Amino acid sequence: MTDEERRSLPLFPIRVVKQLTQLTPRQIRYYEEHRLIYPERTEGNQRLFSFNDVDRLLEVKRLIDQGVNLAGIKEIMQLELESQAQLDLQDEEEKETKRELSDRELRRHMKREAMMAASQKKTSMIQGQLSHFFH
DNA sequence: CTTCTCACA
DNA sequence: TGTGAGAA
Repeated sequence: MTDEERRSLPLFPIRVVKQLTQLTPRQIRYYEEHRLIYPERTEGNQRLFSFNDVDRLLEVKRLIDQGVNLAGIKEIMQLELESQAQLDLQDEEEKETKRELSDRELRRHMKREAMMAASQKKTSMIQGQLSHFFH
């Protein structure tokens, strides 16, 4: 299981999130209504929040305290999503670069092996020529 | 306990 | 932006 999957698991009822964030249940539902969080539901239609949801709520709370309105918070979170996507892309490029480096190292290794083999042949050829002289 | 909706500031 | 009340 990846970290992202772990952070997205629906785990907490609203009463726990309330304690974790110091937000009123009313506010928490209000933020969901305005699509700042996306909690899952139980079979009884009760909200289940993930670590991600709690983190987002804490971020929302922080931004509200700083006087940012909900529209502004959405924009900020959207920007964070995009910059995170950019970081993921850079990660992939880095991995690809490493794969290319590995390939070069492999070729260098193969070249060394080829040269070793060639020098072995030279040696045995010289030995053959020398053995000819010693006849 | 939680859900939703309507009203209200 | 958020609350209170009331019903389920």
